Amino acid sequence: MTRAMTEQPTRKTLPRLDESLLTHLPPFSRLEKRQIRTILDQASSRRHEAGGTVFNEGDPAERFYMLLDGYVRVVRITPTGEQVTALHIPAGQLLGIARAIGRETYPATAMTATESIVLSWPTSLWDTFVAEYDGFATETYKTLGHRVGEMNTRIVELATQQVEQRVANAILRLINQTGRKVEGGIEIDFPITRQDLSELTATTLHTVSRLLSGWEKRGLVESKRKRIKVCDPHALVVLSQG
Amino acid sequence: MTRAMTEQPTRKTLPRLDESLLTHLPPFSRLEKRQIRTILDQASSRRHEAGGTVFNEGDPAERFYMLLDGYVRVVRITPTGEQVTALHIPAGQLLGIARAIGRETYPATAMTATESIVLSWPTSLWDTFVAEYDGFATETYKTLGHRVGEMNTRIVELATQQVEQRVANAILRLINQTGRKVEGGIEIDFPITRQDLSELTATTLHTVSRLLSGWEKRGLVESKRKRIKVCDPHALVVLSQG
DNA sequence: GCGAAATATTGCTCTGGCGCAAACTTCGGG
DNA sequence: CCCGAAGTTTGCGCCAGAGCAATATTTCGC
Repeated sequence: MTRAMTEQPTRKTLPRLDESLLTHLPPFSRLEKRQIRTILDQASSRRHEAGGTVFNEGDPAERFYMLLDGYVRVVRITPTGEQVTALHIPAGQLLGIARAIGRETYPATAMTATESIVLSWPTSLWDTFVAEYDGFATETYKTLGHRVGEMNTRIVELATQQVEQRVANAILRLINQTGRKVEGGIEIDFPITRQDLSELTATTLHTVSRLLSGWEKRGLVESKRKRIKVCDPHALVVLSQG
Repeated sequence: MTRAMTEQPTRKTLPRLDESLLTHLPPFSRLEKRQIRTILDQASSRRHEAGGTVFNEGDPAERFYMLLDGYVRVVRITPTGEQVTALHIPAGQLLGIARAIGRETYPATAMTATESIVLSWPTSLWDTFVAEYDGFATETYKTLGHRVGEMNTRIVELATQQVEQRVANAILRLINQTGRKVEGGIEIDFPITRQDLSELTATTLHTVSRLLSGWEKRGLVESKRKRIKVCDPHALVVLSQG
């Protein structure tokens, strides 16, 4: 597979996608190789820069997506321009599945938090997938259920917890979803700014900064620009219950 | 079918349910009379007092429900005992459809806001309904989609709006869903306390009371115990945008 | 290596709305 | 009709955290 070095990544079907990309992912795990081949042949693949947009709130839901690599933030933008992050989606999950819940448009905007690779299919194929592929519907509805649960938790947190607890919780959740063990702790393995964190917890970047500074003095975390490492997860859990 | 007059309302199949109860409700609207008969014969019906519990958060999802009459509040209870209302469900909608999103337990508690009548079926019938009845799946996923949308809105509101705007929004939403035209305005047609409203908007009953008092002085609303009438909806909309 | 842009830190002030407390009103039951 | 419970109103003090502002640090393009 030798290729030229100048690889301006293309939008559509790259070299040729390997079946192994999908075989271990829940929505497809019960399928045969042959079926996965068919699915892949219908897919488009695309690379996004960090901070890129996969789809926009309100757009007609023409495609649905599978995040192969990277992280995606699902955000809503208020009339006054503030952003609120509703959800974080790690690699291996479907997104933009408006069709599954009977919507014609995307209910939120999906932005990449890191460089990411997504597959996508036209929404018209959705019904085929559901009908033809065993376990596809069940599994996608499970992730949907999971996301509903997360949103619920989010609502309860916003309604009842203090800022410090919310931020602690948010960091713990990110660590659980996407934590990477490193020297002296666990790190969130994608770049995240104070601003991002504040949009996730409904506060200001100033307050997040103050909290992190405080925690760092107490040895709970270490953080550089866009990087957060948790040194004492347990203490953070204690804080988050407060 | 003569019966004694002392009718401690029964839990199970009452006299005999009429097909017309379901024919005009979305999940069943595409079905034939014969099919609806079958569905009704499998249903249990039950009346709940205002403030009763239909099902509890965490319980195994053994049944799913159709609210025939009344209003239901879907609430979550925090470890510290505070209640947060996640959703209001008006008559004519399904609830407790954990199964649809691959859950084994109910994610929240459903309490009746008024005296209510619910039908219910064992969860084991869910798959049958989905498979046999045309439009059932589609329609239920639509309501699911709608609820996801509402939850999203709720998150954004909690994250960005002031208490006054949130309360105004909540009242407007209740008016839209369940408003009843009355002399001099529109009234929320079920009893709702300041406390309820505060759980819906993540504030305290005191603050809600103060706001309502203020609005009443300005002629926007009138409210007695457990009753709220909106006299000037437009002004409330203006407020809610803030 | 330099300048500009992005990101982060920190001090100070000000306020929305919570917590607490007390009184008042409405309702329903006996 | 009276009493107690449930619901509501209102005053007052306080503080978490937002807003504002100025400065420091890191990164990156040229």
